[in-house]
Parts: sequence; C-alpha cells; structure tokens
Amino acid sequence: MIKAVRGTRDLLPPDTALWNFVEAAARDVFRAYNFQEIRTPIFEETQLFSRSVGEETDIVSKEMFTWEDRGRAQSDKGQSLTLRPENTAGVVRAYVEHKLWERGLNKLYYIGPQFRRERPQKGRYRQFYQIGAEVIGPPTAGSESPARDAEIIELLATFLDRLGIAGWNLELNSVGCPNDRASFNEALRKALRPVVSKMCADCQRRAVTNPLRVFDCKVPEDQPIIAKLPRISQFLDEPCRKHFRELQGILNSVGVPFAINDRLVRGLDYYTRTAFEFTHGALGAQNAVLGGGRYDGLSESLGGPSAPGIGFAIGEDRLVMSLKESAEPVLRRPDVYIAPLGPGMNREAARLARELRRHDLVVELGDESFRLKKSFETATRVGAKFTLIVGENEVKADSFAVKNLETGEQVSVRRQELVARIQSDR
RNA sequence: GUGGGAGUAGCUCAACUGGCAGAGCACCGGACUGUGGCUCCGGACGUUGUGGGUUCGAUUCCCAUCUCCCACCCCA
Repeated sequence: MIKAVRGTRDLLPPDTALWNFVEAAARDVFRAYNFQEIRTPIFEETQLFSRSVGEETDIVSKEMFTWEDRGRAQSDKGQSLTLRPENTAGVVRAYVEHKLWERGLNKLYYIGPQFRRERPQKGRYRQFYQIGAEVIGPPTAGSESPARDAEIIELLATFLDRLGIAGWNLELNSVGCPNDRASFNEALRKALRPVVSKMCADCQRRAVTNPLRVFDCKVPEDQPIIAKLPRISQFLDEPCRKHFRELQGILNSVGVPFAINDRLVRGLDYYTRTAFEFTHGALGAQNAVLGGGRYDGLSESLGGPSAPGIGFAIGEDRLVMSLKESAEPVLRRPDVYIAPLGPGMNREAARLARELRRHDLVVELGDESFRLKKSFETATRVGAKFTLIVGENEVKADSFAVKNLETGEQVSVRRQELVARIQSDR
C-alpha cells in the first residue's frame, strides 16, 4: 500500500473544519490591521535561503529539501532549487523583485505549507503549515518604529484570544544590531573559554559553532555557569536599548502581558533587535506555537533597498493542536435528506434538491432504489434535520411528506411552501 | 542525525511459556415491502506494518527495513 511519506499527513474531516476556522479567524484579524495577502512560490532558488536564513543554521545546513533542476539544454547545468523552509525570505524577495514599496504594499500576510527535513515528532512535520505576516518598508515609512513591533505583537495576542486559546505566554528579548551581536559574541567566547571544559558535550560543541545557543542548555549542572555569562542586553547600543524600551512601553500601555527572557535567541541569521515567542503548555517539547522578530538588514542582503521589517510565523499545526484541547470541530449538518421512493423518483428528487440548495439549504440526496427504512437510517446517521419523502403519492398530490427527525413530527407540505417551511423550522 | 517505546479488522484494543487470530464500537442485511434512533437475529470483516530467518508450527523468538509516538538536537 502506498502511504503518505514520512513526516507528511492527510488532514481529514472533521479536522479540516477546524483548520478552516483558524484560517478564517486569521484573515479576519489581518483585515482589521489592514494586512493583505501574498502568495509566493513553494520552491525558490536555493541561494535565497542560504543567503537570508544563514548558511550555518540547522535549517540550511541539514534540513532543506533541495534538488537540482534540469537545465534548458542538455549541456546546461541545472539550477539548485529548494522547497521553502520558511516564508519570510520569499516575501522579502518578492518585495525587492516587484519594488512593492512603490505600490505602498508594506503589510503582507501568507498562509501555506513549508518544508523541513527534520525527524518527525508530535507537532513537528516535514510539511507543516504557517500563518505569517511581515511589515516591511522604507525607513521613512516608519517601518523601523517600535510601534510596528508592538502592533504585530498586539495583533497576535488578539488573534490567540479570539480563538479562545487560554494560557499562552509571551517572551520578549532584543538581540540588538549586527554590531552589538558581534561584540557580544566575542565577549561570550572569551567568557566561555575558561569554563567550557566543565560543561556538557552539547555546550562544548555549541561554544564553537554557535555560542548563543549555550543559553538553550537545559542541563542542571551547567546552569550556574550560564548564569554568570554575559547577556546580550549588556551589549545593546543606545538606539537598540531605546527601541526595546519603547516597545515595552507600548505593550504595557495596550495591556499585553509579556516576560523578558534575555536567553531568547532566534535561530535565523537575519534577525535583529526584537525577538519574541509565544508558547503554550499543552504542546510537549515543541511548545513554541509562534515566533517572530525584526530583520532590518534582510532586504539589503537580498539586493534590495534599505527596508527594515518585522514579522512572525505561527505554527498552524501546533495551533490547531492546542485548540483541539478546548474546541471540537463543528461540521455543518445537512438540513434535509431527500428520500426518492420507487422507480423514476430520482428525477423529481433531483429537481427538488436543486431548488432547496439554491436557497442555501444543505441537502443530502438518497436514491430511488433505497427502501424507505434505509433512507431514514441514512438521514439519521448524517445528522439531517428533516427527511423529505419523494414518492408517487407525493408527486401526484404535489405535496410532500416532511418529517422532523428531532421531534418525529411529520407534515405534508405543498411544493411551493417547501423552502419557506424548512427554512423557518431550521 | 542520536537514544528509547509501539505497530493485530474502518476505530479502540485482546490473544498464557511458540499451538485453529478474537471482542466492543462502526459497517451491511433481516425481523419491519412507505418511516430513523431502542431491541433482537444474521453477515462481511485481516498480507498480524513490510521482507527475510529459526521451527513440525511464528501475532509471539531472531535479523533487517518502514512508519508513528517520546526524548535529544533544533525549530513553527
């Protein structure tokens, strides 16, 4: 048997109703904040990701689905293509390519699948779905302002509250400018040198490859050492400090609760200044339901103009998972089950079904070969509110038996009154 | 990529130390030829994840492999 490949899955009813509910809520919220939708290709040139996300990151170094496309001519070397592992790079590429600043498009959102070749786990799939948004634009448009950061974060709080997701936590940090990060990295390496030999194997490796990640260590014995290490907050220059202070001021003003976590570091190279993460308890080890941050230099590194930006990505799979704890998906049940009874009745039933559906009623249609008992059983099973019997008697009298399956009450309704009658009792 | 657990009917799960693969729910039919839910009776249900091996005989033991779950790594 052919099965869905490792790390991918089918989303089936009734779950798809929940997914649609989440996406509809997201679109509603985006509209209120005047974001517009963008859809970028599902694969891009590999270079886009290695240059923006970062050559040394786990995503680029070992988690991308990459292949070489065939060249046009036999002799051509094909180009290297990659299924997108995240969507910010694609959006910024489109921003630069189409000069979107000239059209005043600076608030964009997307909903769609992303791909990473990781070991699957609960809440982690190789094809996963993200809902994300980006605010990006020339500095003169205010895109650098902490007001944009605050607006994005407040939007997210609104969205989660609206979905009825209780118990989320917001963690906030600033990772500074590239300069700050460089001097911090230097200081961190220096501080680690004398103590690193006493730390766990993972940390020894991190100290070499990516010192920032030492802060993620969960080994208890290492914690006293980590506590004494320098913090990024000590290395922020004055503009970055001010930016971070102002962001906190606005969040306090609008009443979005947060906690400063000066160990929060984002994995991707392009992040600057604001970094944040919303977590939810019910998700096990993969507790981050969404993350985001600022990327002031990304446009330039992709050959575009200066265009500071901030964005986020919601892990839709994880969001739906935590939503499932509280809400069961609700499918719309059929209003009417039409039971054609006897030879030739399919024709009449089809006409009636068409008529009812035109009036926005949900109709399930049986078959003239079914015995009436079977029709009623089916009507009950699919959850129809009414059964409409279409038999020879009804057609002759032009008046149809309509039975309310919840009350058991049955009446005879003339053809002209069917729609009105069913709509009013629905 | 590393370590651990699990795969048996559509679903949830049984099957002693290696001895005829089962139950509940769901599904189909009948009791009831134009009336559902409740009840009763009957039916179909299977490559025991896959491929090898040991054995008279393997769901059970061994090897390989695939998938899921848990943790690590990392992230949404």
